[in-house]
Amino acid sequence: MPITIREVAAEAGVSQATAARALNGYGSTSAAARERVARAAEKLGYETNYIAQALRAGVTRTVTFLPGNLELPFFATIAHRLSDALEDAGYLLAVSSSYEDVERERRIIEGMRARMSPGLIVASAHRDMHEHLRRLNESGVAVVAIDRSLASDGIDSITVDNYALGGDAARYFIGLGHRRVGLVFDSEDIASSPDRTRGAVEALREAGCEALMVRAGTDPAEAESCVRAVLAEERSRPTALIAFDSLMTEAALYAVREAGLAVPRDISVMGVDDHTLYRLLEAPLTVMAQPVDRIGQDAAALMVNRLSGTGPRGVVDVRHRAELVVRSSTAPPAG
Amino acid sequence: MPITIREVAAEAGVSQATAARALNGYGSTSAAARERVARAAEKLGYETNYIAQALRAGVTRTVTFLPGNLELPFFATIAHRLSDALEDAGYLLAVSSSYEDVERERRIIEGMRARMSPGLIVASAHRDMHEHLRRLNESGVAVVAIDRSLASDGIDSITVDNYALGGDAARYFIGLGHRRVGLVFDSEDIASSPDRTRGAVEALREAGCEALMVRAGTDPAEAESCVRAVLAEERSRPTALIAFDSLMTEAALYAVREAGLAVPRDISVMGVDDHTLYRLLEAPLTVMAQPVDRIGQDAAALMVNRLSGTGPRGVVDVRHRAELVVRSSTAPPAG
DNA sequence: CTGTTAGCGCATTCAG
DNA sequence: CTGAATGCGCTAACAG
Repeated sequence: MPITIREVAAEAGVSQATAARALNGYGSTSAAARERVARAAEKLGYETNYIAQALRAGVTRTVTFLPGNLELPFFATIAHRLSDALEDAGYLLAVSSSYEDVERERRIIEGMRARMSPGLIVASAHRDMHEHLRRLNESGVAVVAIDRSLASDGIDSITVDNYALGGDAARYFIGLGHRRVGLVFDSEDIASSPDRTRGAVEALREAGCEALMVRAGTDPAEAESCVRAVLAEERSRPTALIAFDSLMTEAALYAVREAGLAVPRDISVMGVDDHTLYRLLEAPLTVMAQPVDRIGQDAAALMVNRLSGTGPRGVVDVRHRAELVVRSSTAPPAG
Repeated sequence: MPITIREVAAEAGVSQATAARALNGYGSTSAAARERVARAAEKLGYETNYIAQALRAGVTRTVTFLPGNLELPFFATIAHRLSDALEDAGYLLAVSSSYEDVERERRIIEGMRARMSPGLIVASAHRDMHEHLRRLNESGVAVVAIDRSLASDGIDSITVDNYALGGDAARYFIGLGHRRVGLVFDSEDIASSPDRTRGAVEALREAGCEALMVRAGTDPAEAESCVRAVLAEERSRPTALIAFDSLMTEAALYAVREAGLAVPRDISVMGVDDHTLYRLLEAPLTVMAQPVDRIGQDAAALMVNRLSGTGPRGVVDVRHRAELVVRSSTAPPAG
């Protein structure tokens, strides 16, 4: 049984209220009282009961993180950064994956209210179903979006400029001389995909190049076969592939290998999101690297600011730029 | 402002106690009352306040997960499985990394008490400093160890037989004809390392082979240079390397490449823990694969059992077997 | 079957 | 400067 503030008060020979004041440093207490309370607390090993505090305050010190899938390196890294930074500020991180399912997302958010979590950091699951997030935000819960900006819904966002990312990736291939580029993405419904592909498509179109849309879904095996299908016919085969997240990257790489194609001789491949293993691949992978650590830290800092009321006035909408990291998986087209 | 049970009671025209009974299905209530309460709750959008419930009950429905480092794929995957399975049972997962630092581990555990978390799933940071875990467990918090068994401390454990893992790995190389094998591990102080290396060392010794201990630390760059040092002199160079976790695996791979060695021609490399990208490496990597999903699921299931009091009597100590997955990074030695 | 009542541990208001 | 008293939302013991 944990020690309560009452026991501390008794031990110190003061009232419970005085003990509380002394312990939390508000109101006014005599130095002597503070001293005795501190000593008593120390002696008994008193610890604040956050639950009782939360019930009284109406909020806990737990921030919720709702990624698409915690297993993806991008989200795992973000979670890691968040957990760290939030802990330093006295918050705990609770994590739950949405699996890109809006219903699940809604349920989890409902749960937040019951758990009195005052803040949510979310990679919104769906392209445009975020009424629930907007409402949550307006109801006073601090919401910070990552991966995809929800600034237009009045929600603070720390993201990468996904449109620019797509454009930069495409332009790199255009500069290399590619005329037909395959764009591998999971689904138009998911968060960042539409912006990325749109950026690429427009850049390609502008340069008079062809964009092959490869909607590959979120299942790895299925994704691989989708890409394989595009690679099947030699005549219409793209000379370059852009995979818009780490799952798609692996799918593309596997499909290319299965098709017996050499990278970058037969086909160039670019991924999004870097990984320490990419440099060790048969063809070290060229990627558009998102500043993952940065995003995590920024999101955490912003959240802490919002929760402590020290944040900026308006809606924050930081858009970092993804960085092109050229390695050996990309080259001018063969023909 | 959320709806309270009192408002529901008022709306339904019953007392608050009756509303509670109807809502939670305990005690006895008339069908009519239940019906009206349910309707009222529905109408007002009532949701249980878990915090109030927790204060009353003395525990929350939040399980704490304390991995060495959430960023590592092994732990990220476990976290993912845990989060999933626990949610289904009505629990939330709170995550915090120990960074293999016992002090940090202790602090986080202290925090649990204040947060009334009734369960801890932990990859214990230190080889033998786990008095705090034992005490926590004895004080009534359900503790489940992963990665390294703490069964001898009376703590339920779901792990892999790390001793066997090391032995199996070594024996595979012995069978291939290797006589000098480098064992790359982070630190003797950390959780699973000693068991794994011990298993390998004993197997090697038994076969009259030489074990080169490479204590590489937890910093990637430093780890790489430690391995490089061992590779420097050709005469004493091992013909095979076993890297005992994913960080060590990358360090070994990088070091080998930097040293200008070809895998497996000049040196064989085996990793521990599988990864989807390993099949795409220049030399697809042979590994000892831990059943990660299985560990996560088992740990979650056991935790739920313990928390609901339906668990087995004694201390659970499940030791899964790691599986050897042979790919192309291992071969008989050249000479 | 149901209402009344008393806390869970804490922060805070109101007297003193 | 300090103590007594109140209530956050909920559960459970106790009457009725």
